[in-house]
Amino acid sequence: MRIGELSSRTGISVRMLRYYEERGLLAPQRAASGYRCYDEADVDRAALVSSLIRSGLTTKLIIPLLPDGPAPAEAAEAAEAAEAGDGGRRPDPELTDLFTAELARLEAKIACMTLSRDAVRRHLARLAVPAGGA
Amino acid sequence: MRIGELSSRTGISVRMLRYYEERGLLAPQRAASGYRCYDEADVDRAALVSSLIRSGLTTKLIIPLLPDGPAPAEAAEAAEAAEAGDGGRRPDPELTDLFTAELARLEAKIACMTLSRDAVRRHLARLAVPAGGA
DNA sequence: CGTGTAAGGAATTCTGACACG
DNA sequence: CGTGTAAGGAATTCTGACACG
Repeated sequence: MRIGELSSRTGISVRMLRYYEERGLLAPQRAASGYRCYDEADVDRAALVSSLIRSGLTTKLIIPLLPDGPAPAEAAEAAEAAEAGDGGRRPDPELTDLFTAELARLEAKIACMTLSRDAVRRHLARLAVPAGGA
Repeated sequence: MRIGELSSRTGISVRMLRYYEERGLLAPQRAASGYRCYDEADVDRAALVSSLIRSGLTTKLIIPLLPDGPAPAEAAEAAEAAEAGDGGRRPDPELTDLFTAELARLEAKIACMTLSRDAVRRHLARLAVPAGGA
């Protein structure tokens, strides 16, 4: 499918879909016309990326998070860079720290919002059944 | 306690504590000197307000959410306004809608961040135990 | 950094019409 | 009838840039 369809199916703006590609998060085929061609797997992948971005993750952190690894173009670059140093997959302690910090940030935020959600829920329940209160 | 102590105990800036008061979310006593005097209950109340604000709720929405109702000063104003109309507690359908929308927003955001948190957790686990992967 | 927008051009698709065998 | 084609407009997409918080 082309970018417009992916956009309406995912609710992600065309602008952002292009941005994801620029950052190596998505790598659609190209038609002879130059138009991007996305497949079904890209629908899920784009939705996941969007969710991660809305959660506050940066694209740099998202790349290694994606299930099938970085998008082809980026994978090639990464492989090149890796060959320059060693050939294997070393965890990169700096990145690990970033993920650890991110996890803590997400957990704190979720806790905060869960508390708020419960407060709003309780209030709505109170409004609906004004039995016990003053 | 005075504002500095409350601030360090809650991690909320002095600026924000004064703001909460300005918006009717907190109503500390005043010493003869004019200094604000908070009691123990204000520690929890301030923390709750802070959590709600960090979750994106507006102060207008937070006021009716607080367990003991609006802070004294605001309560007086509200009572006045209520007397002008009727004497009872009517739910105010508009506000109810706002809360319903807020609940939906919070639930969506929590779902989004929970998904992201899980992705980060999985990734960290993968980094720690690179047994099964490629 | 993530996102919107205005700009100008290129490729695509649409419809209704005409032509052909 | 099924099919190709030229015509004109509308919708879509492309890239690179600027703006914003």
